[in-house]
Amino acid sequence: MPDSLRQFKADIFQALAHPTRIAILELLSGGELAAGALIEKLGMEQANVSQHLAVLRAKQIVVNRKAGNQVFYSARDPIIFEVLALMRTYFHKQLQETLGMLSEMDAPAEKAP
Amino acid sequence: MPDSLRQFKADIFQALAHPTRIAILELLSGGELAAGALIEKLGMEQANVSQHLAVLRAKQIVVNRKAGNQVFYSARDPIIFEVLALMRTYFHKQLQETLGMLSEMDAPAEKAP
DNA sequence: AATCTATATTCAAATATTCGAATATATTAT
DNA sequence: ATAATATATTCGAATATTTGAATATAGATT
Repeated sequence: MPDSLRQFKADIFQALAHPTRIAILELLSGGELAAGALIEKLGMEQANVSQHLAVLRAKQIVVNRKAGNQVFYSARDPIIFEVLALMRTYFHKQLQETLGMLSEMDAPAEKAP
Repeated sequence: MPDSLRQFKADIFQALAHPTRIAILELLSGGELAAGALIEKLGMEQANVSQHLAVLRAKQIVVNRKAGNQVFYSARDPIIFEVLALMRTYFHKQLQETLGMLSEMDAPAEKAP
């Protein structure tokens, strides 16, 4: 695989690597939202949200549409939501494994029945 | 969604957000490999690769197995390869769109003259 | 035109990441 | 015990990211 593709992937992952930006994308999974709506739902500083939106825009993960006073954001490609959904599965599997390990620590050894 | 889950996802994405670490995972998609094999195939500094492996280990994306002199690495959960595969799809779609836009720029205007 | 509203950008400080160089550790071989 | 091999860690410099504060812009309203 060409290194440019790896760099591209790394850039996308980097853009996703912040809880606020993940929250933004989750909010957008229901459809487009105005920047103001995002700010309100996130309960964060306007400037801060705007900066995170800029990161997502720079990587073309979201696109925006101006309507008068407002700017509406939406995911450029819904496939990004699939990536997030896969991550949720990943998290749950890992959580289960961890819980399993914990319960094994309680129980007496019972390997190979 | 709880913020802890978002932080977890962000952490995983952060760990994936480097071309070298993506290359490592791609190499591991064929099965486990010794650190030395990774270093050789990547053609990078030993210390550098080791540091990237430490990042992947810290996030439990890879696990390792010591065998005598060597340390063998493998992906903890192959679902991570699905994430990478989805990213490949994402890339291709975006590339196609970009190419489409470029060819439209060549062609004579055909939208609202 | 003055002002209000919604959003974006700039700046600087704090923090985190990346890298190469040097060093440390653990296992095997002599 | 010494040396060789495989891998990991530490350190410091360079670079990038994140944040809040302040400021800028663009469209709407008066």
